Amino acid sequence: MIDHEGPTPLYVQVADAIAARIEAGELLPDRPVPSENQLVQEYGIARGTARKTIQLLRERGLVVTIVGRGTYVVSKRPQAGR
Amino acid sequence: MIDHEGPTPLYVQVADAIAARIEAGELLPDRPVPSENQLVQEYGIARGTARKTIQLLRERGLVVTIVGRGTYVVSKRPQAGR
DNA sequence: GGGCATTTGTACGTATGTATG
DNA sequence: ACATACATACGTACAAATGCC
Repeated sequence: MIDHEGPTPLYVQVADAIAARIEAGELLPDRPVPSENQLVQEYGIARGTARKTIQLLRERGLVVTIVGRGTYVVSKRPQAGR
Repeated sequence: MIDHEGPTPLYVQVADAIAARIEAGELLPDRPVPSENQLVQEYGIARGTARKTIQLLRERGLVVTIVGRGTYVVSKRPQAGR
């Protein structure tokens, strides 16, 4: 699933994997995505890489992060356009 | 100039300092900003912190980065809208 | 109020890869 | 071949926010 050798950065691969899980409905709106530590364990990556994964998903507008709580799939509500 | 104790993250402080230098015309459009290694030496920070500084400036639209070359103050030109 | 676990944020250091000149 | 500079990835430690007991 994750290729530690290929040219695609790990954090991109993992972000794509998470995005696919959201797309597939496995991870639902307003529900948490795996925590950084869970990503570390599930995908065998370092925490810094897990953080970049989450950051990328945030930049893609797929998740939102709340300090001390976790990162959640964005709500499906109107959300005022943007 | 840089407060290693206060509540403001180092990378934000350094980014603000660089932004001020751009604002003041000390760093000019299409000219390079200090490299990561230079930031490390000039401000006494770690490389990772220097990277986050540059990243923040990039997100603020103040600089652009070219791999293998360096990071430059954005041009003042029309830049075709976007 | 305190204590604890969980989670994200910051900051450090190191190594290797890739692009440019 | 070499030097410079950014990109990725690893690891570690501590701080801050949250939630629960």
